[in-house]
Amino acid sequence: MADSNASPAGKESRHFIQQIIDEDLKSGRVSGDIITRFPPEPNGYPHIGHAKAIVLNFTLAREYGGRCHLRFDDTNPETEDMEYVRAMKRDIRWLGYDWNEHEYYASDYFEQLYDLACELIRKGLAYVDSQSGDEIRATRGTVTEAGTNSPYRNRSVQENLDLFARMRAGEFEDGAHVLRAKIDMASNNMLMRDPVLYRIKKASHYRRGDEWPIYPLYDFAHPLSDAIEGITHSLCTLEFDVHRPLYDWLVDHLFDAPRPHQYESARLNLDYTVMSKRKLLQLVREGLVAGWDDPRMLTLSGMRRRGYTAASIRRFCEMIGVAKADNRVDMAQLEFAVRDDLNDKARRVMCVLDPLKVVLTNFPEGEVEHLEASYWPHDIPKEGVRDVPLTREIWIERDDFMENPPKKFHRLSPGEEVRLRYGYIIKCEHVVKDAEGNVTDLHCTYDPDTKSGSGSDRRVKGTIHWVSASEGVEVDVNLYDRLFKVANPDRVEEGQSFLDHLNPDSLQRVKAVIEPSMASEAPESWVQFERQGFFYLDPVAFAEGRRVWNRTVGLRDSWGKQQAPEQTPAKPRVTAKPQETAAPVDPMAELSGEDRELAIELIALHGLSTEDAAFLATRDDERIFFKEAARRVNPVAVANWLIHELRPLLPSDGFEALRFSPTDFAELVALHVDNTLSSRQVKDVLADMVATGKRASAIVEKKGLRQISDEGALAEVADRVLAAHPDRVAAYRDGKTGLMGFFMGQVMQQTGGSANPQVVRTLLEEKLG
RNA sequence: UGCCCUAUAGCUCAAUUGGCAGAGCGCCUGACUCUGGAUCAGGAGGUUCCAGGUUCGAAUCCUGGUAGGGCAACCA
Repeated sequence: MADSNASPAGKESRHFIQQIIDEDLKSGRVSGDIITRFPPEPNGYPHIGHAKAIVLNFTLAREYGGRCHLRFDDTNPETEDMEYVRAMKRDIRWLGYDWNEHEYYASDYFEQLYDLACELIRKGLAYVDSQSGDEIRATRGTVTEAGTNSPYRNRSVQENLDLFARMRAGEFEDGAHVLRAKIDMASNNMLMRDPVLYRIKKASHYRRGDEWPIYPLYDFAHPLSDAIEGITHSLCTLEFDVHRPLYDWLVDHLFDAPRPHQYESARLNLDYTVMSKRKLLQLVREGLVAGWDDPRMLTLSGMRRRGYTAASIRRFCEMIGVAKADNRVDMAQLEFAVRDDLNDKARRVMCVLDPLKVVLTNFPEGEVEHLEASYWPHDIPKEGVRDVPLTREIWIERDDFMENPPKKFHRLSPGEEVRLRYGYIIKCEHVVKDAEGNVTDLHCTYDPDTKSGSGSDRRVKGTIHWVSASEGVEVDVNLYDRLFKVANPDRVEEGQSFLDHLNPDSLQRVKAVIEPSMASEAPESWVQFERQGFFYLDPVAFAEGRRVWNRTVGLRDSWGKQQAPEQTPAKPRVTAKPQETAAPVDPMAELSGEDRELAIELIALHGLSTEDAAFLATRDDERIFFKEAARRVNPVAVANWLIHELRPLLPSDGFEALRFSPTDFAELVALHVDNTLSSRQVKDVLADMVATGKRASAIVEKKGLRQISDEGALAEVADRVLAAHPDRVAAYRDGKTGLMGFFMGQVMQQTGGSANPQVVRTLLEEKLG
């Protein structure tokens, strides 16, 4: 099993969270164990989206030898229930993960959280607001307008403490007061406009009962629970990114370092399904599916019941990766994961889903021939056989016969031959039809010399599955299709709901005939119906005394695809970009009158490009720095190095915090202008200067930096590089000119970035040309 | 309308931090086959969102745009 994320060099590529952790470990920001957590709210059944988070958190902890906590984020008494806690724990275990003794509940932290809230009040960072919910909402402002301060914002610490204690004592009714953080009602971030930390809610909590009349909100409970548990990396989904400043604010004010940090990644979306708990709940409540564990649901219980393996779900989650871009994963990816896993786990048996009767006219009536059939195909090294009875009358798949077959149809048709899997070659002699012309029976002859495994070398194009009519057993089979008709059911027209996209044919119940060896099969093992797909005996139905086979996933079917390409419409290819190619914008045109004059002056005085001039005209700090430095060295070079190289390296407080002067900067630029240093070297020195504040000359002297422009010396290096990579040289001469970058890179690397690139390029072009 | 996040092959993601744009899935060929499965070999598929700029060299740095997503619960 190849690593799906292996880079060509064979090095495993690491997603951005792994890179952050690597960096944290390297820098010493985190010194002990890496501790992650999976923090579900127990208000619904876990689904494939949870699986992504579970796999992420647990594998990260395992990879770094740390641990992952299971914490129930149960701060809302109205929606939560023990049933969901049980489902969550069961499904995480089923997925193959163990939190050991680290099972926590935010509701166990209520006392600590209460104390922390009091501490916040004592620090003057929180207050009791007695406005109504409506008032609070109305004074929060909008995304474009600032909010206004609550009239209760400046209550004394004493008064706040007193009121909060009485809230906790249950003296007030729901909604009478809330506890709010005192941050900034004018913040661009709505979350920072004095967020509500605690509310009064006289509801019974599924674990704490009526003990607490007040409940902390997510924004308060979550970061502090992380801090209490010593979580190092708190991973959540993208929509929480705006919560991060609040997360940091709370943790910073209430805990000492080391403290947890929050990182956000994209949640999973899958084609042809919905993922939100609200929508899944609606499907269940309205009876549109048979329950949380309906096999069409992508809840873990539904998938398990359908026959998905835990390994395949883990594999899927690892395949899709972790990133910050919104996504919608192709269902084919999930199907691949389960097929790939089941391929060597599922015994092969025969089952006819849509039977058509075949009479073997030269097979003795009443006789049963016992054929020995392996449970495993030739390429899977597993043992095991069963008995498959052959009789005069058998069932074959209706699809496996065509009266007027198209080209390349490798199955049965009048006068043609096909092999019965594990049995004999048969030939279709006669087609029996009813009054309407429908095919009812096929009369065939079999060739007794062609028994499977007998060494007969007769070959036919096709092999089909079949079941004895008298020995086979009738069974119920459920064939599942995608629950929704469209790839993105969340996207709906005005006045519609996602329910309008439901696929009415997502469940097809079939009466099938299965070989007798499967008659008393118990659930919990996976089976492939040959040429059909992977099936799983429904454990729920089984418990009720019924035997129903669920189709987990069909086999890849290149024939069906060829015949009916319309079935799965190819995704519309994105044709020409709708965006028209914009005309180059004149940077001067955007400027105000005053700025324009400044820009014109910069051009006249220093010969800057309009682009650089316009840029500097609108930024005072940069312009002042530039003017100072430009007195000493070529202004165009100063502008380039300042705008493109220095600025990205600037400390967050800007020039203010810079540890060297414009004169120092000019000195550095001069070293490039006079060819003393290569641009690569200048960049290195600049980074050093920003970090240490040392002067360029001192750094250059200490490191002994000097650009190499000597052709003889460089030619030697170039020759060495070319000699070391004859294959690439040949490829280059073959037209793969992109390799120039590779050769350049090699030379630059070997010279430690000191080579004069123009000289090197000319040299290489000569030698390769 | 403000702030934040994002944009690389049809889909999901990489790209050693400025040096050959790759992988898995999907698709197409072929080989093999008593599963039209699996396996093996090969192939097609790219305006790295757009336009400028910096650089010997830009997916990566700078400027300006465009598109998608998120944020105004006393939910999480």
